[in-house]
Amino acid sequence: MDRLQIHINVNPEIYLRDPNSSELGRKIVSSGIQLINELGFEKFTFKKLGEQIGSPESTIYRYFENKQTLLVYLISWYWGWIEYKLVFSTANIDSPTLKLAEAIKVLTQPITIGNSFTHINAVLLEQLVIEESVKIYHTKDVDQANSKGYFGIYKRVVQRASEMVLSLNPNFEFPHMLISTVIEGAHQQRHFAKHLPSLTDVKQGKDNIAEFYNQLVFKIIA
Amino acid sequence: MDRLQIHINVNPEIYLRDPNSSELGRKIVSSGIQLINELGFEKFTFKKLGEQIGSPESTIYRYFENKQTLLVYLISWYWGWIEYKLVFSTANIDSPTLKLAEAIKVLTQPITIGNSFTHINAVLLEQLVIEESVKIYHTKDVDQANSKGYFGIYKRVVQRASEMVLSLNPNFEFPHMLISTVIEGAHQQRHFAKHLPSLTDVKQGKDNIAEFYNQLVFKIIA
DNA sequence: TATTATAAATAGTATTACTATTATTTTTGA
DNA sequence: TCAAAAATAATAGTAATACTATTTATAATA
Repeated sequence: MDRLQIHINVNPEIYLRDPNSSELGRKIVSSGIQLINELGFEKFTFKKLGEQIGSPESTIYRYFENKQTLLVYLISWYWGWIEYKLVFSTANIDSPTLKLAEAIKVLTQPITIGNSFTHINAVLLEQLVIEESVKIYHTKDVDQANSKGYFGIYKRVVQRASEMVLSLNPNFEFPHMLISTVIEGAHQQRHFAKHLPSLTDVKQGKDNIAEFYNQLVFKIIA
Repeated sequence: MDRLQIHINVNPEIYLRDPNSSELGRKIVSSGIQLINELGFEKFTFKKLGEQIGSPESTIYRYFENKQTLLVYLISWYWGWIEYKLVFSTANIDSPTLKLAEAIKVLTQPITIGNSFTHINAVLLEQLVIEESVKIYHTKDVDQANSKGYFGIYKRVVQRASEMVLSLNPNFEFPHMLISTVIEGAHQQRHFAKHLPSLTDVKQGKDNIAEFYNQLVFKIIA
């Protein structure tokens, strides 16, 4: 998988100019990931990003309308990447149980290798998603963003995993709630483990988070 | 409960001057809740709040260091109020099962009556918590905020409910993860139900959210 | 009643989140 | 290959934000 030349399709509504279509665009994205991680989204500005990449901020504005849509782009790319992993790694599994178990793994285990085949560092990007992604949903213009299809890939990931839940237990009433709880929960628990450990039960060495959500899924749909 | 004159103790580190100690302070809080709900936290400013209450912004700065700490104050007050409800409503229940079930209710059912005994509208405040509370955890200065004890009440609520889980099943490995997943999940699902319904399974009329998390808790610790 | 605390009024600053304009360089396609 | 078009750089400018500071007026209290 790691040698494959893949391309993640992000909804073109999100950008003004495809950042993947030029060297500068790719620099905006890769340095953007790094700088948002470093400063946090609030302190991150296009001016600072411009300094980092040696371009004026006005140039960055020709790619993204504002820093919020850059964030939406990055997070959307992340979910595209997860969707790809989800489809790829469950494709050849016949048993619905094993299939779902594999899906839960993809959705809850941390990415440990920065993928070598794009300008995007997936480990850093996942860190960014964990710390910042809530900020794209929790705004006054969620509804507008949603109607433009900004969250399309994410919703598709939830839908795919929900279907795996249903194929195991067609009578289960809350597949989408379950999956979105698991996805968001896993990220949140990683954040808590780092900053508010008393809200978790993370022990060093073991990946309790993936284990917990695995148990949770299989016990509730049993 | 609704006639009782209660006082929620918020950590004094959060404010510069106790907003509960003056008419102006209480106006800052009650109008703050209203205005943050109306504008969203990003667009909310002390200047606008000042205009609303007829005071200059500089005056508000004598109560709170900045708008972030006002938000921390409001959310802390909310968890104080939830803790009070949690303790009060489970105090006389002997059965560990019923006790936990009641706790889950308190943590997942929406507040429907604005409490009549303070200047704080609990329904509006819960709305604010659902939409904005992630923003107090997801900052570069979480750790500093945490070390000042800003999240103390919230952590105590999680701790209390976790103990109820353990009293039902002392061998359960992940009580804190379970409770924080339930608390955060319930709020998140209410947000999704409103803005991204395809991530939930909320049907009109029924409170699927409380029902889902109740099932989840009891099945996983069984 | 004098002192002190609190609030109002006002002004000022650096930074942010943009928009606009012009000049320069790069790409492209005829 | 050269002219036209597109992209980028350089620069400037603006309204709003997130404050800080100062001075004056008002209210509480000892």
